[in-house]
Amino acid sequence: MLLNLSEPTPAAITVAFPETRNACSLCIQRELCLPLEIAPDDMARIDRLVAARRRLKRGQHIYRAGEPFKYIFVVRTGYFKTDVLTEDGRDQVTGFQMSGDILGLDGIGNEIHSCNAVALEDGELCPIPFAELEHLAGQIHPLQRHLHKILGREIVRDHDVMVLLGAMRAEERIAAFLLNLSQRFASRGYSPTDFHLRMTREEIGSYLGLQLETASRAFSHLQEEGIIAIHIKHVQILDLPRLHRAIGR
Amino acid sequence: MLLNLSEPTPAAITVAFPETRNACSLCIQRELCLPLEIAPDDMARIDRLVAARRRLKRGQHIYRAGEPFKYIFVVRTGYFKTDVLTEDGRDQVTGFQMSGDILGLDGIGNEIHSCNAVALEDGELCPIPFAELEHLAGQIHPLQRHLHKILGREIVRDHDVMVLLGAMRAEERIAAFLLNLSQRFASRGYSPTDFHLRMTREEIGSYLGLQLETASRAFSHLQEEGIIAIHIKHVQILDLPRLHRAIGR
DNA sequence: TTCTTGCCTTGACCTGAATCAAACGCCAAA
DNA sequence: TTTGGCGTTTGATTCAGGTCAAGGCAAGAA
Repeated sequence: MLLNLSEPTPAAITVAFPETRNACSLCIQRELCLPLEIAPDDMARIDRLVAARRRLKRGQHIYRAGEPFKYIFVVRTGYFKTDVLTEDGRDQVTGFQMSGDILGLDGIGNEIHSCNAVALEDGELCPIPFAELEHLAGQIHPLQRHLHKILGREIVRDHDVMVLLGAMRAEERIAAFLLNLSQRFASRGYSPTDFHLRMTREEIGSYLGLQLETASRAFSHLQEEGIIAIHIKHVQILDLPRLHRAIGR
Repeated sequence: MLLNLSEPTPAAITVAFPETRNACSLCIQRELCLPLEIAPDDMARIDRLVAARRRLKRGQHIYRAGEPFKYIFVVRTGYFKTDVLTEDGRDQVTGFQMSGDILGLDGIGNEIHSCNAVALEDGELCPIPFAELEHLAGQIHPLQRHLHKILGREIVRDHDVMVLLGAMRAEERIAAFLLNLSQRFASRGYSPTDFHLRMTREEIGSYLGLQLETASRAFSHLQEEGIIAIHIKHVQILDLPRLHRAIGR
């Protein structure tokens, strides 16, 4: 089973280029973000859409639950999380986002954000005014298709998390989590077997519906089995096939 | 906390009228489904979009995971569920749909369905060819907005389920489930405090990440507390405020 | 009517994860 | 260098929910 806990291929609409002004057409991640069939003229219109990039420091909020929804944000650099805080104080991480991923989709439904989004490390975002994106999508069909796919994949991703939370034991959840990160790093050109976790054990636990101690123990156990090596936030996957098998029990 | 486990207000795009041909403009649920600001001309175009209604018998599949995605379906009558079956035999119900709800959104992301959809009782659906809907949405702006809201709300709904699965104990999950049904019945003009469950304990359990015995015990316990009365599939909510409070522990 | 079948409830017991607690290691500030 | 604090690991214990098992009830078939 290959869980798609988060977009393995970046689903970004666009990201801007640092030196020039915000030019999606020049962006390094362009081919990952936008369908190739977009005509140069249309591309220029998309370029104009993207607002000035926003820099964030570790710990800063991008938006909070309850705030009016205006932008979606493409992650250019850095690492982010989204979480829901319930009235009775429960806190659930709903996702971790890295370069090319999109933040803010939770606001579309009711024009109000339903999550908090926080930077886990310093980073940069490209804000895209959603109303204008919608308008442009009405005129550029491949852009509309693309937007729908982004929303559709988010729904599938959430279903996968539901399976994880509803039907897997602790160690399986951790294995699925690591495999998902592995894929996402791989698709961004980083090592799929050697990477750093940007989130704490508590955040991992919250995302996976586990206590931080349980998450920690699951990591330790996978290490004892020789499947991974983990030291604090540095993870090495030693036996990818066995990590896969750790999910099917 | 009011969990929005599924659309409390029907999010349908359209449903057809039984006697005439498929005419959304005449449908009893029209005002629930489509934004009011749609012009009569546009309305006629939407009417033409909806394919012939499809009748389903209890137990029949609407679509299965892996099948190509072509339609989304508006529930006209009946009761449906969607579930994911993993390679290793795990089965997780991802949602229950009633009149006005939409089936098939799981196919948008990859043009392949990622869930199975099954009728829990006899019912009728209005299939809408998604490619054509997308095309029309490019021309009718309120329709496009509406479509995006449907997708956006589905994402928020899934986040709420994630909170439920990740952070609530068994009895809280059951209470949240009942409250959600209550709201949805209420918004359709049925009693919010007296209704029939259409799904088995096993399906409820699967949706909520519980074993069927645990689900059954939670129902029994809420009954012992005098909060609900339940006999097999017939539920009466006796004390709505206490049922609410049963969630915050 | 009786039989069959599927679904639900309840009890007894077991286990995986939560909880409580202590200690360690790393980093940053003093 | 020391000190303090945060995040992590690990151990001991508890408990919610899973598992196994038995029995009941309702509806449809024979």
